[in-house]
Amino acid sequence: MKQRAIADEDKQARRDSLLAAARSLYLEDTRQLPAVSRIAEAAGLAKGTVYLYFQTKEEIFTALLDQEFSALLDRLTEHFLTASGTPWERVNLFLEFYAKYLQEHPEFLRLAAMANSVLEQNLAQDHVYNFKLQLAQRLERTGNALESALSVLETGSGARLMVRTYALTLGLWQLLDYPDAMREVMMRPALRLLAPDFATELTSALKQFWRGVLADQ
Amino acid sequence: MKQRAIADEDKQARRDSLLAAARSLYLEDTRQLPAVSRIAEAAGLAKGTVYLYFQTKEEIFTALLDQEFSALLDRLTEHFLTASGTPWERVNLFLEFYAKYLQEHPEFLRLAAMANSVLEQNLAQDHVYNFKLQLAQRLERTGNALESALSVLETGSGARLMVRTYALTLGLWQLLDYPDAMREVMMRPALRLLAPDFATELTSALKQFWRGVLADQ
Amino acid sequence: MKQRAIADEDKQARRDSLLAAARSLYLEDTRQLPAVSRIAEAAGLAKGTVYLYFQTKEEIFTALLDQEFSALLDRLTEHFLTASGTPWERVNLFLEFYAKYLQEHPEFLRLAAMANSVLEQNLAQDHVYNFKLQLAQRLERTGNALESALSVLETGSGARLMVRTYALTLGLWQLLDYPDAMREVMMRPALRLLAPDFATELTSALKQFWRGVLADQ
Amino acid sequence: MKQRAIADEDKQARRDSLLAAARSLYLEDTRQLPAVSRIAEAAGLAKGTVYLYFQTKEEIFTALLDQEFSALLDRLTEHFLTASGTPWERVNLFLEFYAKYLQEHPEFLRLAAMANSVLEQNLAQDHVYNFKLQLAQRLERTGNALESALSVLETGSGARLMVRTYALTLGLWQLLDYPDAMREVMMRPALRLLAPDFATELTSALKQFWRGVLADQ
DNA sequence: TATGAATGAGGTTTCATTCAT
DNA sequence: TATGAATGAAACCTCATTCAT
Repeated sequence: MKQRAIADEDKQARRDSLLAAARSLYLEDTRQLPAVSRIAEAAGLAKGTVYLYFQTKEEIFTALLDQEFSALLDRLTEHFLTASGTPWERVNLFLEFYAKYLQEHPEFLRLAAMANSVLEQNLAQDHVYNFKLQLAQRLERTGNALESALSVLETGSGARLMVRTYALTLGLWQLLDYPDAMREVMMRPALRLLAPDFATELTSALKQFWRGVLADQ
Repeated sequence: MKQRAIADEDKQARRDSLLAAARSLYLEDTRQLPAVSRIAEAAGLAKGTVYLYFQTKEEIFTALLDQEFSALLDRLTEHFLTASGTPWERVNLFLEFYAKYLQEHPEFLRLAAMANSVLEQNLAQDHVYNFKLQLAQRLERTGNALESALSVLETGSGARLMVRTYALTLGLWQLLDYPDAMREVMMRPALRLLAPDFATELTSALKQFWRGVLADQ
Repeated sequence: MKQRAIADEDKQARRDSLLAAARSLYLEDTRQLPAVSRIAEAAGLAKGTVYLYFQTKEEIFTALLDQEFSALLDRLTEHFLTASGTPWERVNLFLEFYAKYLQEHPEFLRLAAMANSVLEQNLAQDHVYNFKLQLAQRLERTGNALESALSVLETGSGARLMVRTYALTLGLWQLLDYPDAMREVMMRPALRLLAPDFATELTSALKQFWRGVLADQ
Repeated sequence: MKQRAIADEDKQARRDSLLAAARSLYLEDTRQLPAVSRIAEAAGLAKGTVYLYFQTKEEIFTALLDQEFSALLDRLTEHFLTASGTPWERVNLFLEFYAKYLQEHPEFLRLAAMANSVLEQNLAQDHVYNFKLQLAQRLERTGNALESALSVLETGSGARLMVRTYALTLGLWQLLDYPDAMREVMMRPALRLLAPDFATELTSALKQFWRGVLADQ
């Protein structure tokens, strides 16, 4: 039996180790959430113990997604704060940075794609609320940085642009993603439309969108 | 309905009645796919019979989604073919029509949001392929109609614009959707960003995107 | 649709073609009875049609086993009627002939091993009775031939000796038989006892038994 | 019985209680294996729990048969170790003891008759191997005791004699067994050959066989 | 707090048998 | 007679969650 985590910091550490185990297992196969028993095992704990730290399995992955969102939006905020050049140059730099980040963190969009359909499904309202609140606040913050970076934006519109940018990203991902095993079959000409390189297509689509944004102002 | 579906048309009718039962049950609670046994029961058939028509539960809902896509894209194609006015007027009419359609078919986006994360998971590669192929072909067709409607588009770009339009729609929906039970809590100011009226926000975002598209040409 | 079998001889022919199909499929994998649908398919008929000729699946294979018994016992009877030499020589010749026959008809004992545990289980009493009756009559006949061949036997004991000989055969088969896939593992020394060559062990065991029989007289 | 079987001995007890439930249900109707759900119910457990202790239904009954074999062969070993008299007297005592035991445990041979045809069919090779290994080892042990009891046997021949004795038993049982419902019909003279009292016929046949064995030495 | 046995729902699968056509 | 769609029972299986220890 594992040593009991009694102090708050011990509990937090145990929670973190469960999240780390979950992330690690999820990365092995991002097509499905790993079983709780495997997460427990990977963390060196018993299955029941997981439920002392998370109320449901989905809560684990929502917490994970929350971490990922936090990391991404922090990076973007930071990026915006150091941007320079004309608005369009800044947009281009941002989109490059963004696409590169997503490419380096393939787990993010896969997990995010489950947020609405899988994760929020078996989650207490409370947790859905908290998750959305965190996300909204982070988007606001990043939106503000975006506004500073692109002085042409109307006050208050930055966060909404972040929402739309992310929405387009998420939707494109879901349309264009396919399992590795289908790589070959996706090469057929008839599927050209749904099989372009994600990063390329994303950048192209977002540029088109941002052209509209800047035209708005 | 015949007791035994022997003619091909009877079989198709039976298949459709299973899809109708599945749709009806799904609408009762769009947060999860209904059990196969309930679908069978709702269609007045034995569980085993369902598996004569569909290999897995996911196949049922993929077929349903396929129907929904078909209906939507047929309507859009039709709409494009009768459009008139300046390009921007035509875009506005299209977006209004589109947003209205989605509002009247709330099951569509909920189901579509599962396509990547839930439905394709337990589906033979074959079926995923066929589903994607159908979708691609329909998008091509609608894209062509779009090109005719908006003479300013480059040849071949219509389908890609459809993909991006749909992607933005799907992503926005996932970010803005929440269970009915959370309506009250979503009204809090801190969540304003993630709780606007979907149709309004969708129209606004798509207009912004299409502004970019037209600016491109 | 197949031509209807109306004349009795047509019906018998159809029944025989089903038996032939069943035998052929059974030989492909003697570890389990083939599905009725496969038998029907192999005979070029529909599944339901099989049930016009046999009441249950087991009835098919009982009929098959009946054929096999008939063939075996006819051969043995014939063999006994032409035997010569001392009683012990005749026994040895018989056992050699018998073991060789079984080796050349591996389906027989596999099917026979199912008679009690599988076939009779789902069979109308009527059919079990008829099957047993046929078997008993054939054993009597062969037993009589055996008595003629071995003049030393008491009148009436031939059939019982046939029963016992067959019982020892059947039991040995079940103890020593194993799936092909286990061949390698059965070679381990610890399993030597249950993995000798069946024909060799059968001959040895039956000689021992028949030594007792002749000692009795 | 504890509510949760945590200690190894509790687990063994639970496993045994499942086996007891299986045996009890099997005795109600030895023509077929009871459903797993009924076994679970009879043991006061959920169906899923059964699968914590056994991987398949067949494994349950193989384990049961293993127990039965163990009990029988232990009793025989014990019997041999206390035998006295001339070899032939010892054989007679053994056969009486053996026939009586089988008569008192009617489930044994019914279950044993399924070993080859039903039980091993849906069993992992591993389990078949283990079952055979156990059986072989027990037969060796009993065979050794038999050699001690009958000093006239060649060293190493005891286990093989046990195999043959058991084979004759199993085969005879399958030929002579019939469902209770057929008792009346089996009385008809034409079936005399296949309807003698099993215990009597077994003893007679085995005596004949053992006469041959002793003649061999 | 920690454990892991127990639960139980439900998806998947197979197939002998029935029965409307 | 012939068909094959429909049935329904059960095995098989997985796994999130609960709860006695």
